[in-house]
Amino acid sequence: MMTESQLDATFAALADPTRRAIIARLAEGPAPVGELAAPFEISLPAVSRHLKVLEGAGLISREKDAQWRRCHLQPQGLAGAADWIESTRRFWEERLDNLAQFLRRQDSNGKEKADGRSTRGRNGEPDGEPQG
Amino acid sequence: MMTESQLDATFAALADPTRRAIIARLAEGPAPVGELAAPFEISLPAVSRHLKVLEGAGLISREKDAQWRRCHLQPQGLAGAADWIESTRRFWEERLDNLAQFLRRQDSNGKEKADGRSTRGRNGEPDGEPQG
DNA sequence: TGAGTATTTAACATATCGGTTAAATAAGGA
DNA sequence: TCCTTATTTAACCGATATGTTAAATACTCA
Repeated sequence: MMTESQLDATFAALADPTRRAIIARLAEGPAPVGELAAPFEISLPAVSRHLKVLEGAGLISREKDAQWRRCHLQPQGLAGAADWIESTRRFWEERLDNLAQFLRRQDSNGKEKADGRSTRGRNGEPDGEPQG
Repeated sequence: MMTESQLDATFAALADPTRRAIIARLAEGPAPVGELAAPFEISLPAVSRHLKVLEGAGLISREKDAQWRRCHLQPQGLAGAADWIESTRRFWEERLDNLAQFLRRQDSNGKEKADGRSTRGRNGEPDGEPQG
């Protein structure tokens, strides 16, 4: 299970284009730091720090090989972020289904009663809480 | 298609736990700012700015209703981030397939050709690749 | 018009981020 | 050993992010 702060770290790591490019490269296969740095114009220390961020987020791992550090993609790290997004979307889609049911009932019934759950303020829209 | 800077904005928006909580709340249905702010201990202006970030990332929209601004989840925004992650993972899984082929070839040592594309689950463990 | 509610903007402090260059560390090989 | 290559750490800098409080704005209602 992913903790909140792991999600923080993962999404923050993915928020940088250089880091996403590094991940995309590593999806093709492992590579040492120098090779990962080559496509970018930034300095090697900058890349090194990006890698540290990615490693901290569990998105990559590093393996020692003589004086090289070979970097590997760690796809379970990506999975946590994907899962969060997907579960949120699933939740929302259920709501869409509920809304569809609500609208169908609205259509045939013409009358509707709200349940007791919060939602103060104006609720002029069926978009609010159509729990079926 | 999502631009790089849209991805930047989306992942950065998702990197904050308060903003993720707001999104999770909005997955249940739209809500005005005050209601979104209630669960948090931070000030209303702080929440207002979080909402601005989410809106800038295309993750929510805001609709005017009298003096309230009702916030809605904008799930297409999430889709872009999910797609990026998924496509990276797909790429990686193809690589895993290649690895499987490689290992099979290695195993039978040129006796027979490997075929078939075994699609591994997202937690596929074998983290070794053809090292050169 | 004026009071009251909801929300945003302004101004500010502080922490983190991403970049730099210079120096340190680690390993291989003459 | 000394030299070379690969990479990280240290020290620093400017930009950005997140929070605060106080003031401004937007709208409703009496």
